[in-house]
Amino acid sequence: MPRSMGKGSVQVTFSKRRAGLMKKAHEISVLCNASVALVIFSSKGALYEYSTDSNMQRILERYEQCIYAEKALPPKEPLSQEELYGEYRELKRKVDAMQRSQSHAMGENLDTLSVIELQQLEIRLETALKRIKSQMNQILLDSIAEFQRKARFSLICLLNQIPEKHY
Amino acid sequence: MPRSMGKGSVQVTFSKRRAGLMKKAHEISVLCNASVALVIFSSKGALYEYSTDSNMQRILERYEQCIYAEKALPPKEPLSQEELYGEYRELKRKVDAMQRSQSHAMGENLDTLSVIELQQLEIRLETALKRIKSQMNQILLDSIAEFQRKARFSLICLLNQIPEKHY
DNA sequence: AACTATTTATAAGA
DNA sequence: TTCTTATAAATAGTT
Repeated sequence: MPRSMGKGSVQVTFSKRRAGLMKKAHEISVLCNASVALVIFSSKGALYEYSTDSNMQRILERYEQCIYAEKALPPKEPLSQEELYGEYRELKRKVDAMQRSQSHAMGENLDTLSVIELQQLEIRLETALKRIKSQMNQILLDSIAEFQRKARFSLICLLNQIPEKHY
Repeated sequence: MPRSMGKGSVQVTFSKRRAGLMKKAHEISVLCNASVALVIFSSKGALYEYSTDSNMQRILERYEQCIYAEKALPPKEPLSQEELYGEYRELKRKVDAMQRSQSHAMGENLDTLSVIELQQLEIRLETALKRIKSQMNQILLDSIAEFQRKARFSLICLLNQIPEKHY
């Protein structure tokens, strides 16, 4: 980091560092077989981007899927027309991302996924299946217990010659 | 760039370069007042991220808007506040429904589901798992075939005393 | 754009 | 994993 910055040279510094950053992003991609997505907006709003194998959309989708697997949508109360419109566009993006994620979770469109992603999906689905089976088992046990309770009550009613009341 | 790479050290290199990349991303943010979004997946699929002011979603949305500036939105007539709000609520409902569905498919919040629903979910997930395993198997078979093709080619080159060309 | 004096990043080894 | 260090790379200031 420079101690200060040459007067009108922020622009130059930005260009140099942007090039350096993209180079490093590319290097880690190649060297470590990583997937990188890099988006840079200059202070003037110009857009620059780098993505491994030029797969920006693909990597961002993967990112969204990871994020939405953990976090829920933050609850917000939009106010102005501007904010509302922004929220609207953002929601639209989320729906698209979730639809893709969902279709993967249903075993569709798998040919866009890498082996690593397939393995992770497999683990997630197996975990989910275990939970589902455990939940079904629990419900079964509960209903057996409930049945036994009712049966015991019915028997007592019979023995006592009291008309049975269902509840 | 290193001339070669220490054998088991790709992991170490990845950690170091990831840290370096994020540091540089932060530096250009601060030094040049830029907005940066950086997403990194390791070769094993672990997610790492940096974004200026922790505004990942905001920056990605801005990116999408730049990319699809012409495509997506302009063909729309300016919606009235009423219409926009209607659209917004509808999308929100959709997102909520999808999130519930998603979390069920992940084996979460199962206690709100009936036995029938659980059984249906189980069948869906098992179908998805079968597809995933089939897809992974296909990828494996493809890579074996590719390997055999290369091996055959190398052998022919050797036998013919022709220097091998990689392609 | 190009140069270069410094600073910074990092590969290899401990 | 963390630290050390020799070397390579990035870059701020300048031309």
